[in-house]
Amino acid sequence: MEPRWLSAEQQRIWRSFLNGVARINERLDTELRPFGLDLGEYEILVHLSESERHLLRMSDLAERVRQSRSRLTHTISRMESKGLVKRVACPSDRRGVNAIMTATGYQLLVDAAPSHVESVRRALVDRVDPDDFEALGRAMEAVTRVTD
Amino acid sequence: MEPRWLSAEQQRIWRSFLNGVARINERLDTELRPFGLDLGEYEILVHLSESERHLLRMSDLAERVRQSRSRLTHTISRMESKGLVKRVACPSDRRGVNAIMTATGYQLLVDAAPSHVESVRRALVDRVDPDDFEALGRAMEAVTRVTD
DNA sequence: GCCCAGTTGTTGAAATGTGAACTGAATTGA
DNA sequence: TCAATTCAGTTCACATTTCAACAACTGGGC
Repeated sequence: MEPRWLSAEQQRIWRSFLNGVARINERLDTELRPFGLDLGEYEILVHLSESERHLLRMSDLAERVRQSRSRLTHTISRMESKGLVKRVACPSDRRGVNAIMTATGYQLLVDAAPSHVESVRRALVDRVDPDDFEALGRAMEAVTRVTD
Repeated sequence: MEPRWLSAEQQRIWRSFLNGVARINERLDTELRPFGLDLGEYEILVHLSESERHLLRMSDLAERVRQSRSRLTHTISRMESKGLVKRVACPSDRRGVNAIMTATGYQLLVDAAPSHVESVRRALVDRVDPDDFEALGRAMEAVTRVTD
């Protein structure tokens, strides 16, 4: 089958996308480093903080932060040894494990959040024309939408 | 200083962005795997193939593919042992090293490219409204633009 | 009850990535 | 000229991620 190559314009945009994403991640990670967090850990804290009783099943959390189960196991172990989360057995399913955010973890999130939001603004939100930012949202929703 | 939180809408878009990027990378990587490549290696091959005599200085290449110099050293070593690239001393600057694509490397790129382009289409280009795709380009250019 | 395919989470080793030294070469400028 | 600085690339030590294997458990179907 004849490949449907990208047009020059499509290719330009695709490369901008790769560059932009890399730029954003780089910034977010360096600006979280002073708090001893990376973006993956930060997102874990966010999702826990938004859950009932600051608690989520491992596999549920894994899906929300888009980490493999194995990766999450390691990440949570590290965060546990830093005192940011704890593991407790899940009462309803004896296979299950709940990750709970500790008070220390919550406080770290509270401390880091303002700086992080500022990073997201400086790296992306405040740089982009509002209409284009809306379009970016629609584009990324289309990407995530299940169709196949 | 009072943090400038994101609006609910901005936050929604920001999270779509994180999800979308993850989704795209995941797909590209799994669809390159049959060729024994990941996106980082693929991009190295692309940039070499677009250069004069299929050759680039290490630090130049590092910048183009957004890898740290250290990381590129490792990546190129791996690719060298797979026979995809070679290292040769740079004649004009004795500190320098050129990475050159081998015939094997070029052939692998030729083989992988149609599948990869198809992945980029299925994951992003063909899913997004053309106007939104244009806007995505402008947004990512704004992100990359040096201003600070 | 018993089977068994599927799920959950962990493990440990191998692969990959990171950031700080470090080596040798080029450049600067007094 | 030559010491000081910067630069290119690698190396080292370590952190993180991936992958395949595994043990424990669940929820049907029979």
